[in-house]
Amino acid sequence: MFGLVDGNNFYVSCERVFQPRLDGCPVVVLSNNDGNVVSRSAEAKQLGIAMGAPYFEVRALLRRHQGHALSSNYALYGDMSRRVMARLADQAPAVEVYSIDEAFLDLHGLTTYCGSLDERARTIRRDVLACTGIPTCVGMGPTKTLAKAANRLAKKYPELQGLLRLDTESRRERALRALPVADVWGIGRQYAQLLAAHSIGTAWELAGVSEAWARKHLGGVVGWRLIQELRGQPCQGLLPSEDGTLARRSIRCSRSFGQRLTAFEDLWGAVTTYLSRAAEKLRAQGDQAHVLTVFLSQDRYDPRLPPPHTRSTTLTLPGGPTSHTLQLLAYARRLLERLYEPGRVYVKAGVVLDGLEPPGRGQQLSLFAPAAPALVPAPEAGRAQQLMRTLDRLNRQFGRGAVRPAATNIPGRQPAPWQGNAQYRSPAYTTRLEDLLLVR
DNA sequence: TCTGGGGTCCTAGGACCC
DNA sequence: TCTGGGGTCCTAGGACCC
Repeated sequence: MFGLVDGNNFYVSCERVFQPRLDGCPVVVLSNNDGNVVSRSAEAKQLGIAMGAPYFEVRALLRRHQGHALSSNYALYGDMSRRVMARLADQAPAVEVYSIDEAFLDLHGLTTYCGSLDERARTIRRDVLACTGIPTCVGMGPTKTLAKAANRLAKKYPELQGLLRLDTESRRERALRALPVADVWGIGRQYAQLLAAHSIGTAWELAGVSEAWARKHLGGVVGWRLIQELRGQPCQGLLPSEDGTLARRSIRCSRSFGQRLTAFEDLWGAVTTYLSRAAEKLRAQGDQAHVLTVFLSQDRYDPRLPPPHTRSTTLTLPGGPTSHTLQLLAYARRLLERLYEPGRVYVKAGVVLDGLEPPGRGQQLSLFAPAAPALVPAPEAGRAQQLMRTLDRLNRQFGRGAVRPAATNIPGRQPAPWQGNAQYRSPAYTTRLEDLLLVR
């Protein structure tokens, strides 16, 4: 049996822990650059504010109802998430951290020692709320997909008191009949539209399609698995997370700019900033990357620009895997030169690190080793590695970006031209001493 | 005027191999 | 006029998730 625990309106709930004045009124949290709504309080949902709505479209409505909009504060949400996950790790034999606000639990055998599963789930909710201030819902089922479905319904119907267990045939049928197909885990906009055209409106009807049909229309083996899981046949196990963190298979850092950019050196400053951050994350998880991608995006809302709006270019690093910022930057510069076209107007850039593996494992030595491009001397060895360790330590101690590549600093341009907006940012209450909440 | 960021998995086409 | 079959790897892009 799987459990799925999910924080209610997670970002808004995090903000409310430290700002009780936000209780009871419509509150939204905005994406980077204060662009879109990414978290809504129940009151904001009631006003009809949609997930992902552009802020400029809902600003007036929110103001009319004495609502609040906040910039996203990932330092706060990340730390609150860590606290929630630590509570869950105490309550179940195995936990898979699935996202910043969600975790799958292994509930196998818990009934024997701890009363009924429902009692157990109630205890978990009470404990998380008491220790972190975050309200949650719990869904339970024999597959991950059914646990997700149960969680969705527990959120939707208050009379369930934040809790639903789908462990019998009749409960499964009742639940799936009540669940719109668009709310099924794995069904997005495109598939929901296609299913509607075939008169499939509920999860129950979706569970009834043939395996061949699912394979044909819902992404091959992915669709087949989805149907199996809805019927109660598990196709995915629990992937336990070590120490509450997730080892990533890829690391990405990208941002929309605060203004449109056309100059190469401005774009290079942005790419340098993002790649420095990505490499820092890479080293923090103890890996090296073998594949590097750089991408540039133009305005996808401009009707004069035909798609694709994003162009990317990828390189398998000829010198082998590395986690060295300066070496990665040397490659990234080449990729950006390949991508950049003078005269184009760019709104966003980003980098992706793939092919992650721990250092020293199965590395292929170049046949032409001495002639390999020596972009940075002795990449992972000795002094270079020490340099990165020292860089990371200084930035931990003195704040992100205290020591950084010179390309991220464009003389006479403060703030940097790619810097986004975050007008309504709350303090980092739990991770910056200066931001500690004062109670008088 | 203003439209996010960071992940996963899968597929398709081309280059190249035997 | 006719022009193999079966692989892998690389790159780019598209679906989905929160």
